[in-house]
Amino acid sequence: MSAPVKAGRRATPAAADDGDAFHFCSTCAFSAACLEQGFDKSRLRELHVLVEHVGPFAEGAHIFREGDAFEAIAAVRMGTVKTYVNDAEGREQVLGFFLPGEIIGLNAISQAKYPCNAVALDSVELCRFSFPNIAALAAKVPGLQQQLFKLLSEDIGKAALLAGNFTADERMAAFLVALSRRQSARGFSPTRLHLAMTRTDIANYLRLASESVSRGFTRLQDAGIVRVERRDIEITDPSKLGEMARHILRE
Amino acid sequence: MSAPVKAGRRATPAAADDGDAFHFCSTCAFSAACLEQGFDKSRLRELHVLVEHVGPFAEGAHIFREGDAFEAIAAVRMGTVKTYVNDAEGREQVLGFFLPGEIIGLNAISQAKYPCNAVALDSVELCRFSFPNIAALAAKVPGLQQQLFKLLSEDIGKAALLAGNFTADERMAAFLVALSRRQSARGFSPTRLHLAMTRTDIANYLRLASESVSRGFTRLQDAGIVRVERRDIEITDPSKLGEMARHILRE
DNA sequence: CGCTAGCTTGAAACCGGTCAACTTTTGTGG
DNA sequence: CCACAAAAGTTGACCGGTTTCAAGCTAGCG
Repeated sequence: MSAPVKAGRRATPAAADDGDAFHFCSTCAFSAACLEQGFDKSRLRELHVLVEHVGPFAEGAHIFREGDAFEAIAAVRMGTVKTYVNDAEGREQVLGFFLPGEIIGLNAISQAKYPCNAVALDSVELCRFSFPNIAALAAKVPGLQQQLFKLLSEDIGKAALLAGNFTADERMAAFLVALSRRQSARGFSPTRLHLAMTRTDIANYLRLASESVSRGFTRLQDAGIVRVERRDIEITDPSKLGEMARHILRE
Repeated sequence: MSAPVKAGRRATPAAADDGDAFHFCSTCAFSAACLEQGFDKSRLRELHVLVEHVGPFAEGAHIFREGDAFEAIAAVRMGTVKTYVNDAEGREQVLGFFLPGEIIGLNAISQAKYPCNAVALDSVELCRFSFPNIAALAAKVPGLQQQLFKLLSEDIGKAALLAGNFTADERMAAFLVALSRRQSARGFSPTRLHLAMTRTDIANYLRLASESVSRGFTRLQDAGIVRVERRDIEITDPSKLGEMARHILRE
């Protein structure tokens, strides 16, 4: 209800852990990016003190709500986060799903408050970065500034992805392919997915009726492209699925 | 063909114009923002040397093309720019229209090349900002960094706007309202619009068939909400138009 | 055991796309 | 200046995919 991204705040054990800067939260996109940039340990430590591990948030718990004052972005460390807004009729528009390693809150910068709600779909833990602090650090560390620009710029392109005029099947395929890639980038199987979200969530994300999502899964299964068992999906014909998604993913 | 955003390059007369930093390209979003931030003249001059006025581009001329190396963002000074991609079937997906004061190229940062084409819809002049240079300056000038973050973050939200599941009439209304606001923010009439783009462009932007755009205009006119005469639109009932657009614009 | 939320399936209505014909405007060259 | 051609825009008829409404199914949980 009050300040967002606050549940279960606990300090990172960074300061105590001087000998090994690589303890630094391994799932955070920043840390990986910064290591690639060849940061030295003192720089990493500087970044590390901005980080706060928060959570766990229980399934259904809100991480922030529309209108909350923006103070921090956060990387998902565990679980899945859904961001959404409610339109005038009370219908939910899902803006995105965020898996471990992905960043929530980037769209809040321009207005200094969150333009959407964020809710945990399962048990969620976050890495919280104070935005004023990270922006100040970015001014000193060009690589970090570049990384932030890059993250923001990526999201512009992503949002345009679903804006097109696509069929229900194409949308479903693109959704599954994107999920598969993100999971495999994190070291998980690219063919076996577990969906943290309901059919209705998927429908609200893809701008379809939940019945259409249901039928879509059935059609994909009948075509021998996936095997669906409730929220567990096995992609049995990745190339055909990719072919269906090609229009949306632009390849 | 070769390097993008290059036509008719001519140096700004900045250096010669020491006495008056406020000659600084008045339509650029940056300059306005920086003035608000209370920049002193030396700072403004520092920003100014990054700026290159380019153009004019003739109607139909490309400013950059998909895949071109990204080196600069640009503010529109005059005219209207359309950005688009071609999908697998060769259909055009319009990503946005950019009026004077608006910035093109922000979505290119993440990949270091332009992910879309940009074409002049009429006679277009630009303010070109070398991105490496402006990023370097942003590190020294916190207000500028903040401004860049803000611009990027805004675009994330905008892109999500049209992603929803809306009717043709709602899309048309939202398109006109957005255009009206952007024009009036620049000091032009909020009720009389001149469209630089064809019906087909609008259709490709709103993800409709051009016939649907045509019918949409007819319906809006029959309802007494607008008066349409080719590309000149008069909004005769702004409140009703706003009501129709409300779902999309979230108010 | 029975409740509830999530999910699936069927039938009908509807919105927008496609195809086609036509009108209007713009631009070009004789 | 006119004639012609090409592009842009409008309108009508039909078709198809999605939504909507409705009914039933399934799994999980008190």
